[in-house]
Amino acid sequence: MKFWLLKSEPDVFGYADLMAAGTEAWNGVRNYQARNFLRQMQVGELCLFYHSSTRPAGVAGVARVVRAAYPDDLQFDGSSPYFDARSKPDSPSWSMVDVAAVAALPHFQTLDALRTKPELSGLRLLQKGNRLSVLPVSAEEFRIIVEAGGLSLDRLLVGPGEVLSS
DNA sequence: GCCAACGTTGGC
DNA sequence: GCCAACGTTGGC
Repeated sequence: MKFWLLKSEPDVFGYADLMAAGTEAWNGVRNYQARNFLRQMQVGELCLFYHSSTRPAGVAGVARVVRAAYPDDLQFDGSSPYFDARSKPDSPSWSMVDVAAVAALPHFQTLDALRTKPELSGLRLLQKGNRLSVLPVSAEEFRIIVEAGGLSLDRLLVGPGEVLSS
């Protein structure tokens, strides 16, 4: 079981939008390292949903992977900003996963708050120059963040596929 | 709006 | 393969 962090700009698609949608295709990732992480994701794994390019930036909620990596259809859509003319249908360059809302953090975890915790000093999100939109998070880091946010990791881990309310 | 960090592109 | 130019990300 691995844990992840997904970045999104809330002005474009925030955690509230994921809750409203229920499930969403996580498409448009156009960075090879991030793509490789997407391809490692397995159904049932949990993700922190991080709001970037906003004030304050921080973790807003938890999502679950509900479909493993499959070809991102936008790469073949000439009208999409994510179109990639070099990608071939028989060997797609880019992948997406489907994620579902699990629970909003009762207490939004700001970037500043994350930075003050010594146990999170290894968190990739906090490393200098980090720009990846999909990142791995250790189990312990994940636990610290969701519990600081007011959720129980043990409760999140029971009943995969089930949407919990806080 | 600024700017540091970093990925990608393309000429050579 | 090198590397300068350029575009993007994202915090502030």
